[in-house]
Amino acid sequence: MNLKHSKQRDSIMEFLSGRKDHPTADMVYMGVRQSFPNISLGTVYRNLTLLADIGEIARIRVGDGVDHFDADTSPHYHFICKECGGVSDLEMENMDTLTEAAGKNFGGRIEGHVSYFYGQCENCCKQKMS
Amino acid sequence: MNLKHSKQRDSIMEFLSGRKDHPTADMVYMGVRQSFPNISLGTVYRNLTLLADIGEIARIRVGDGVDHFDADTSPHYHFICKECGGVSDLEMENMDTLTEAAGKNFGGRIEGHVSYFYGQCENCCKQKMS
DNA sequence: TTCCTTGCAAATCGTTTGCATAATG
DNA sequence: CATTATGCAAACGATTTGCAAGGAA
Repeated sequence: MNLKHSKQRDSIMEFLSGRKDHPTADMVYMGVRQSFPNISLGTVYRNLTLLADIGEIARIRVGDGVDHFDADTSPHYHFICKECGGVSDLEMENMDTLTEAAGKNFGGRIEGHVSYFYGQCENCCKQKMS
Repeated sequence: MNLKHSKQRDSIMEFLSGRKDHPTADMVYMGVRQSFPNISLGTVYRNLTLLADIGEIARIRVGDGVDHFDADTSPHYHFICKECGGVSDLEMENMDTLTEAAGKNFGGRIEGHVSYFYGQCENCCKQKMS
């Protein structure tokens, strides 16, 4: 896999690094287009996939049917708000014990797990009370 | 939401109840067509969605881009084999402590979590060794 | 007779891909 | 120069939907 430099990829990476809200491909497209009006959706998808494949970014699936992306590749958990659909990080210890527990009564080999949490985010909680 | 009886829905429910492999909509379609040659894919989708909405069945997402369905709605975890794509049940205690742990440093309200495990199933493990 | 449900086909949504051209090393 | 990357548009797979006709209460 031979990589070649590209301004488009750089600006995608830069955009993603400046964000904590786990944007979708389309949001990345919209954002990068500000500074790169001619970039195409295809290029955004191709680069997001490439960057995720080489581990530069993480692809996040939280059950809403759209892939989200995260420049923070350190292991951590995510939360999705059922009201507004926003995705955020969750501060909690790693649950690798889960993987062990799952392997107890299982014949095959368990490599890992995917977990995410859902509910109402702080903002949506407040709005409901008022 | 006023329900009316339908043979198609019955046979979908019946098909799903006789299965432990968490079929996709298309697999349900193929299966039900044996006894119901004229059923349409749209009807299958409509009924699976309806049944999932009223809690008769569960919709399962394990990151492979396709929805799986399960007639067993009791809370339990799932495993997806990265080799063959098969989805199976996992026998392990409920990890509701997870939800609590996640709520510790979080401003909003956490209602629950979705978790699934991945790796190699028993069959694929054996094949690799031979 | 009311209104839910169906079959069919077209539409939608997110994502991928083929191709000719442009940019990189 | 050899290749990788791009823009564009067409293709894709899974799922949803509009509509006229059929079936249940």
